[in-house]
Formats: sequence, C-alpha cells, structure tokens
Amino acid sequence: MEPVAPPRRVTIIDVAAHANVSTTAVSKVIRNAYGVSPAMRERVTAAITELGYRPRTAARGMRGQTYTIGMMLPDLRNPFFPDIVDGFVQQLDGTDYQVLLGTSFCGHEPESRVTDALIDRGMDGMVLVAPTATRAQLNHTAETVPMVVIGRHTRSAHHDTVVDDDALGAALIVDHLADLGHRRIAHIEHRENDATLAVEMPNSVRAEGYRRAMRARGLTDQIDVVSTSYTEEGGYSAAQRLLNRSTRPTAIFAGADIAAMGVLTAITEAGLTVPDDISLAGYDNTRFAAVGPIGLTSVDQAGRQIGADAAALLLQRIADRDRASAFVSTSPRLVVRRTTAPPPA
Amino acid sequence: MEPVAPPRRVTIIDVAAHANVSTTAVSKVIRNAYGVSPAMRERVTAAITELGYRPRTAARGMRGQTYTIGMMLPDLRNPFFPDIVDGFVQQLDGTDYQVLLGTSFCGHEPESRVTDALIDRGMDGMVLVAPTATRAQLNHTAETVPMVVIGRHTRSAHHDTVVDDDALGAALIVDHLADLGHRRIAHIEHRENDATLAVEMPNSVRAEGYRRAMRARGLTDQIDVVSTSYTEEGGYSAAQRLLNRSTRPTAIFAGADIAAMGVLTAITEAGLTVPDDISLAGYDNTRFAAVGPIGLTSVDQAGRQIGADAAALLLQRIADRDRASAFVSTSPRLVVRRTTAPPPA
DNA sequence: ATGAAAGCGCTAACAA
DNA sequence: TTGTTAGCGCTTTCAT
Repeated sequence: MEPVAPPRRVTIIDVAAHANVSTTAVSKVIRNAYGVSPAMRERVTAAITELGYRPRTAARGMRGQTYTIGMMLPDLRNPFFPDIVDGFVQQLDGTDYQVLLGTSFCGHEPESRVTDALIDRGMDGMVLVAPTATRAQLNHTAETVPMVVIGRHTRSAHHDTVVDDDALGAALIVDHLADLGHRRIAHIEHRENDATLAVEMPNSVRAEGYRRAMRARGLTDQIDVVSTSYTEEGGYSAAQRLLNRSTRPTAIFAGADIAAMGVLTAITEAGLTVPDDISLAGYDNTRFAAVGPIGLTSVDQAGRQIGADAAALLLQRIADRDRASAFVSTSPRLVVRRTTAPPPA
Repeated sequence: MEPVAPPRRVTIIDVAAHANVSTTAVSKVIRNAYGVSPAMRERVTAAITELGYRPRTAARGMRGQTYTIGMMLPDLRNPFFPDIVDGFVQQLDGTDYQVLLGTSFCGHEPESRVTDALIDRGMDGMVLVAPTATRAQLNHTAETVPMVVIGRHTRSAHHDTVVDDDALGAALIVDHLADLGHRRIAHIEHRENDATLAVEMPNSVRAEGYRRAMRARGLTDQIDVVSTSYTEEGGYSAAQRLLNRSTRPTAIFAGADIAAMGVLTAITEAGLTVPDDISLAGYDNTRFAAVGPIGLTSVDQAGRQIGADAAALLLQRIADRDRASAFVSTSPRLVVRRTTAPPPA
C-alpha cells in the first residue's frame, strides 16, 4: 500500500458543485451576506455540513479579512497578563474572531518582530499590551491595522487606549504604608531607559506616582528606587540590594506582584519575616497575591475588565476605523492583606 | 485635508520594478532559493531594504507555506505552560518560523475550535499541549499538518510525542511522603471523565501513579483521590473537602503546583500550618514553588526542555513528513522544600 | 541564471 | 436573487 497523499482540502468550489450553485452563493452564505434566499441558504448550508467545509483563512486574507485578532504580550510569565487575555477573549466570544497570541519573551524575540509578524499575517485587529515602541511606531502601526493599546499613558488619534491609573495606584500603596507609620519605603521598578517612554509606560508611571506620593507625605529624602524588571529574578536581586543597605527600608513597594514574589524569596533567605521585620506590597493583585501563606497587599487593576474594554473598543474600531479614538482609564483599588503592618518598633 | 487612504502595502511587484528584475527573482531571493547570482541577490536585497518590503503571509499561504507554527495551550493561568512555551520559542529562534499561541480558556473556547482555527490559518506545524481530543482526532489532525503532542501518553505513527514520566513523578512524591512516615496521603487530580483518555492524559497518569505507589507501599486502604481541576480554585475546594474529612489526611499531593496554591489558601484559612499540621506537595516545580514563604516540595519536569524537544521534533517533521515518529519521555526529579515533613506525632 | 505566466481559494464588482 | 469573472500577492513550473 503506497502512502496516500493527504486528501485535498474541500474548497468553496466543491461546495458550490455539490449544491449546484455558484461559488458566489456559497461565499455569501458563509459571510451571512445580503441577498440570499432561504432556500439557497439551506441548500448551501447542507452542502457545507455534508462536506465539512471550512474556509481557508489565507484565501480570505487575500481579499481583506482573516477573522483573526492578534494580541502582543510582553511576557507570559507575569500572571497578570492572563487576566487581560481572559477578559479580552471572553468579550469576543460569540463573534467570528479568533484571538492569537504573539509573545516577545523577555526580549529574545523583540516586540517589533512580533508586531510585524502579526501585521504580515493580516490580522483584522491588534492589541498591544504595554508595548515599548515609540509613539510614532504605534501610530504607524495603527494606521495599518485597527489597534488598541493597553497600558500606555498616551492619547492617540489613531488607536484606542486602555490604562489603569498607575500613579493613583502607587499613591494608594505609599499612603497605606505611610499611614502605618513607615518612612523608609523603597520602590522596585521595571527599568525604563528611554526618557520619552518613561512618562508613558505603566511601570514608569507607577515609579513616578511613588515619588510624588512620597513627596506629598513629606518623605522626599526617603525616596529610594531600585531599577530591575518585573520578574521574579528582578524582584529577588533588587530586594537583595535593598536588604544590604546600611539602613534598610522598613517597607518595600514592588511595582508588580511577580516582582514581589522574588522579593519574598530574598527576604526569607535573609532570615527576615514579613511583616514583622519588613512590610511588602505588590501591584496587580494577581491570584498569587491571595495565596494563603503569602497574603500580599496589592493594588487591583481589574485585568479582566481592561481586557474586555479593549476588546469592545477594538470591535468598534474594526467596524469604523475613522471613529474618534477613546482613552479609557480605570481606577485601581487597594487590597490590604497580611504583608503590610506597622514598622518594627 | 481629506483623510488619506492607508498607503497600499509594498508588494513583490514593486520590488521587482524598483530593482528592474522579475518577480520570480525577488521571490527566490526572499526564500533563499537556488539559482540567483550574487549580483542579482544584491540588487534585490537593496530594493527590499529601500522599500521596506515584507511578504504577506496570506499570499504565501495560498501557495503552501505561512512560516507560522501554532501552539495550543489549554490554560494560560497554569504557570507551568510558559516554561514549555519558552523552551519551544527559544529552540525556534533563528529560524523563519513565528510561533502563535491559541488558548482554549478553561473551556469557553473549546479545544477543537482553537485547533481548527489554527489549521484554517494554514499553520506549517502545530504543537498541542495536553490536548483532550480523541486519538482518532489527533491522528486526523496530524495527517493534515505536521504535529507534535506534548503530554499525552500514547505513541502515534502520525505525530511525535513528548511526555514526562508522570507515573514515576507521582511515585517520587508518594515515596517521599511515605518515607517521612505519612500514611494518610491524599491526592488531588484534574478530573478526566473519559475512560479511554484516562490512560493517556498526564493528570490521570499521575493519579494512577499515585495509586500504584500507594499500593506498593502497602497503603492501599489509604488511597484517597479528590477530583477537581488543575487550577487554584480546584485545589482550594478539593482541600476544603479533604480538611473536613472525619480523619483528615496528614499529607496532600496536588497533581499540579497551581492546584497546590489553592490548597495552601484553604489550609491557611482552616488555621492549620504547613508542614507542622499537614504536609503538601505539588507537581511541575513552577517558579512559584520556589518562592520564599512557600517553599513547595514538587516534581520538576523540565518544561523548557520539553518545549525545546517538541520544537526540534516539529522542525524535523516539517522537513520530512514521512519520517518515523518519535516518542520522547523525560524523567522527572523530586525537589524537596519545606512543605513536607514527618506527620504530627 | 532569468523571466513569463498560471494558479492557489476566496470576495466583490458587475451582469443577467 | 443568482452567476460570471477579475483579481488579491505570492510561488512555481516551464521556457528562454
């Protein structure tokens, strides 16, 4: 028995022949387009079912639509991102769109490569989560394809934007810690070298919000920011540095829960206890913050809602590319758990 | 100023015209195909750069290749999966392939929908992580597109398979706990209703490995399995049930770290302490297991290696679809931390 | 080594 | 309402 060639895929032509109609009719039926009689629709639908026909996206893509939405995530390890994805996907449930994720793993697949790859694949729409591209690049992309940006603090006429009020969130933490009596409150930020980006990226806005809140509480001389990345390793190494200070902070505010996890490890290894020896707060209120023995004080930024908002905006933009752009800012909420307490006496 | 139409994308024809050559020549250059003089290559490359040309995947897809590999993940929240993705993507680094992720979020976007969507989008290859499709479905898919399956304990002539020896991993935990003196060791499994699938799914194999190991240690009458899902919520509710038993277990073996996190929360809420009151072990050795205050005893199954192996196999299969299929089984490793200790006296 | 031209499977403009 | 047909941007014979 010789190897059987993989059976050719069923095309619109097969369906048309099987139903004794034109390919146009079939095309109209699968697109729910205007101008098909009920009888025609029924015949075609029957043929489609019988033959198990599914349109090839590449062919449709040649004519404009791929029914695919691309999502760019900077990092799959940060447990906050799945919340966004979840809200996004759920909002799209019931539509014809399929969400595909591209991820620029910590740099060894640069963001622009992923974004370009998504464009080259003819996405009908794109969502970029905390992109580090320049404004010009973002606008350029947005002129090519309907786009929503999550996390960047910039208004653009070309794309919609959904952000959390990161400055407020940071202030919530600083005020909470200051109210508890802390003065030496350190912050761990995700490094941002580009000065232009710094005013727009969520990580930088949190850091700046921290500084401002510290000043507002009269703690200007206590401002202490360590730059690393929003990863466990980043939090770990940053905490090591902080714990080695001659006078170590009584509280650490990590800009992301994922970094706070690394901080916890470093604190534990140093033989210290949270919150007796040192207080710790995170950001994002990921599910891991709620885990029993951790009980991390954090800031909730409703990732699912952010994702859902982004999806709704993207659908609108796909429907009308020229509609005025929206800028949605959601309010964060402080979630106090057991990692924050008054400083040791 | 009227709204400017989005500039038409640069095509191969533009490049050909700009370089004064045929489109064939351009095509050959971008594919590194045989039969291009150095001079020709240089001219074309220059034109491509100058015009910023990038081929449209849809058009290439019409002729066979999309340079895209689809990855189906069952759940983005399980922190073990990013490890696999990471290894996979890194192995593909330097090739022309782009990895795109489809995810079937906890069922509200069923697995088959995602798989079909990836096929319809003309993926050059696919990786399915812990798919729940029937063998027949998997084989059918594999006849359509080069495919690697991660996690299923079945040999197939049509696709390659990469698995962890889950039975051994489960035994490592049971033996470890039994050696510590535990007898009432409960297991939390990810439910599998289909009896046929049960012998193939990693979750079921872990549960069966647990049972076998218990019997081998003479603990047959202590076998206690709670079925939920490998999620935090699943672990949480399962633990609640276990802690309400008239005689509660002295140790819990959660089939996944993510479930163990929920168990920790339940234990904490019950006012119990780990490992003094009760021991806990997980599986996957995710990064969260290592976090300081947790220190979860777990089983390492080298997700990055699994991902890398899968990628290597997939590349081979794309190059030669008829090559004999491989079945790679990796050995798990016990990682003892601080959540396991002898049972209370 | 190079180029002309057919065609992949759809959609949409136009005819009937 | 229904069908005919011209492409979309590539790749790939097949000539030259």
